[in-house]
Amino acid sequence: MRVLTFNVNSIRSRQKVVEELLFYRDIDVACLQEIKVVEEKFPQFPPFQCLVNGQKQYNGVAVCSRLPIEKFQIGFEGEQGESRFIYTQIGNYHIINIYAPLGDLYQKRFKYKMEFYRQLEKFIEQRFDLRRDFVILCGDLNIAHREVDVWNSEEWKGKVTFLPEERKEMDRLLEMGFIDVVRSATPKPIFTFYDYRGGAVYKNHGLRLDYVLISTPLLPKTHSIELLLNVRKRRDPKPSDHVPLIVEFK
DNA sequence: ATGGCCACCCGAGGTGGA
Repeated sequence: MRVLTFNVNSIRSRQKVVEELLFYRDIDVACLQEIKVVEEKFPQFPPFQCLVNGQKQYNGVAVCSRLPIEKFQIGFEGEQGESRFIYTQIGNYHIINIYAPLGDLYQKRFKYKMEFYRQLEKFIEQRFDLRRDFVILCGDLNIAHREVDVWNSEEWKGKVTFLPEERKEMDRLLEMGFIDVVRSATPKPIFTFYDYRGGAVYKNHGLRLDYVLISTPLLPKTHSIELLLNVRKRRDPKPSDHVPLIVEFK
């Protein structure tokens, strides 16, 4: 099974790019973030079935699957707020697609970010045994885990996405039993986000904010991981500021 | 020149992203 995760920064601006990825890269399940649109205006990608947790203008996540979706949950239980979470079961695979809040240095949004992670952990703990189940947690976590995950750790010290509390949040997910697929493949700097400003992508001034985390039974099934940097680098059509990731399970 | 933001709201510039 080939799984794509991609922060599209507006699905309507990235419809062509997503179509190319789905069909030319032979994707089975696509986890999309920052779709920035309500469900009614989300484009169709037949024969993919798309589940959409949308909202106007901001945020929003979607899962598009070529394979039958057995179960799903759109948003956390009783959630009224921002659209950042979708869970789907496809075959034996439990796939959680998230767009974590950025948060900021002012208390309110940062607190919301921490609360979002509490809810996420609660959802996982209540439903899955990560030693036995096939669980994939992917998306834009908006956290750079370690120094190697930011292009300049001196410059990023004290900045949001790289604050100690956030980095501990990533530690906590790994302590729960998740494996960071990209990091388990290489100790080298790998970036999935490049700011549009300042020509960041040409200077390799990036951050690793997008992840594919897997439960331990999926590790021997992980066949390949691909970082599609060219999709971020090219100018026509206009790119998202994030890099798509493809992981294949066998 | 090779290059420095982009997409949303709507119909102008303000705002949020990270």
